[in-house]
Formats: sequence, structure tokens, C-alpha cells
Amino acid sequence: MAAKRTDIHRCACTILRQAARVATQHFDRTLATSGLRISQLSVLTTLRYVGPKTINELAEIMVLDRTTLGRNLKPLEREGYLAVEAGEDDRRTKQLVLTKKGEKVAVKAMDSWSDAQTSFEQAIGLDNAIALSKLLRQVVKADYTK
Amino acid sequence: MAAKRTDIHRCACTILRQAARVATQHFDRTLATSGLRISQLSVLTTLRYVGPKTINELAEIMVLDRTTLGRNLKPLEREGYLAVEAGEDDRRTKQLVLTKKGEKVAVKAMDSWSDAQTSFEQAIGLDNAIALSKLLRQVVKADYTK
DNA sequence: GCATAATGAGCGTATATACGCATTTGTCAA
DNA sequence: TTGACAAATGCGTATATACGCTCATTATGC
Repeated sequence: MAAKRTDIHRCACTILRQAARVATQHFDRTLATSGLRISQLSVLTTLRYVGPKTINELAEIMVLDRTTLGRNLKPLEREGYLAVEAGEDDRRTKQLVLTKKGEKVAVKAMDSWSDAQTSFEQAIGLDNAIALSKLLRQVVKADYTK
Repeated sequence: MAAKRTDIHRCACTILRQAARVATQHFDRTLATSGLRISQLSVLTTLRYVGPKTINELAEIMVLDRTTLGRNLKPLEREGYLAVEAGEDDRRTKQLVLTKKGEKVAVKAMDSWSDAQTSFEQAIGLDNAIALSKLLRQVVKADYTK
């Protein structure tokens, strides 16, 4: 058992969530003209990069709960940015496929994303941005099961 | 105008959101027995630290949209962990006050929080955790208005 | 003192997040 | 073969997040 501590105002999770909120607002505002949020753009670009995948596979890749991804797909499917096709071999699965329309929207949105990313790096410093990304990847990959 | 870039798989915002999700799950699971989520514990402990505040004031302190905070208060108010009192001087405002019950729950939950924070630091390394917090504070404080 | 501007907060709406349970389909061993 | 188990997904529920609009109240300028 670890010693009890009281410096909860330095909670790693709370500051992480704060930073995620701030960054999300910055990126979403910059992306506003594209009609996509950063959360949606990340789905489309990941799908574009890895090719058609099932919900579970894409959720694993994106470090997202599968039920969360499933619900996040709704707006993208409604707008026709991706298609959900029944698996052929295994009829339990659903293949997620980026549509032409989805690819066009994603590629266009990347211009705004580029602006957002660049201004982010300018705001905190490029070296800091690089160091931050490295640390965040460790947070994502780490094992917390003690 | 910055040069167009295509390395969107290195999006600072997306990795930040991933890390926030992973950390939130770790903390929420560790806190589960307390009946509080880390987002809720952070409200109670902040209020405990800074004393009674209006919604706008607390939202500013916590780097939260004021409408988000307003809605997040509902479960805490329902459980009797905090009271929402009408402002005396300015009747537009609402004072948020931590109740005895809320303080008791928060203090108890801090034991679990301590475990979560410690195992987080062990999982990524203490030095990394310290460096990460410093960088995240910069993200929160930075000016992105170009 | 009153008309107007500014401020504090709520609500409508939409999306994001994830846990637990249920359903459908596939696999594998007796 | 069939019954048990496993896997993929959906759904109910609850919370988190924030933008735009509205309402009530306060502050301010003339």
C-alpha cells in the first residue's frame, strides 16, 4: 500500500483532461469550416490509413472503447463519409469503409488541421510538443494493472 | 500560412485525447468503490480548496466551460455532496458550497485517488510524470489565438 | 431615473465516453 | 450433431463536453 498523499490538486488525470479539453477546443474551432471535429477527422484519417476494418479492430487501433466508437460512427455514416457493410465471412462483424465523399472531406479538412497543429506547436514550443507527444504515447501504452 | 503537412497521424490533439481516456479509465476504476469519478472528485476537492464559489468562478478555475460545469453539478447536488445557494448580493449568481457529506466522501475517496496517482507514476515513471504535468500545464495556459 | 449594455446562469441540441447486459453468430469438443 | 463457450455488436443508461440562444439581473451612461 502506498503512503497516503494529499496533493490531489496535482492529479495527473485532471490536468490531462484539462489539456485535452483546451486542445480539443483549439482544434475544433480551427476545423469548424470543414464541418468535421477533430474526433471525427481522426476516425476518417485512421480508416484511410489502415483500410477497411471492423468496429472492434478500429476501436483497438484508436484506443477507444468499442461502444464509444460504434456510437461515434453515427454522424459520419449519416453524412455519407463512411459505409458500414456486413462482414462476408463472419456475419457478426461490420466492415467500416471510407467513402469517396468521406475521403474528400477528410483531405480537405487536413488543411485546417495543419494550421491547428502548427499553431499548437508554436503556442507551446516545438520541442515541448515533441516531448509531450512522446510522453503521451507512454501514457497510452503503459500498464496500470499494478 | 503554414506549409501544408500530412502527418495527421501525429495529431497532438488526438494523442492527448487518447491519453486522457486511458488515464480517466484507470482513475475511475480505482475510484469506483468511492462512488465518485475523477471528474467529480476534482470538483469537490477544488471547491474544498478554494471555498464557496459561483459557477462561473469555479469553471474558470477548473478550465471548464461554464455550461459543462453547470450540468456536471447535477449528480453531485442530487447526492447531497454540494449545495447550490442563491447569491445574496448579486441574485444572478449561485454559490456552490461543499456540504459535510460531500467533504466526507471526497476525503475518503482521496485514499483511492492516492493509489491511482501512485500507480500512474509507477507505470510511466515518476520523472516522466513530473515532466508530463509541466508540459500539460503549458498546454492549458498557452494562447492559441495565433 | 431610465434606456441600454453587460453579466450570470439555464436550456436545447449534438456529440463523446464507457459500463453492463442482451443478442446474434461462430467455434469446438463430447 | 449439438450443446457449451467465445466473439462481435447493439442498446440502455449515465455522465462529460461545449456552442448558441434566451432570460433574469445588474451596471452604466446620459
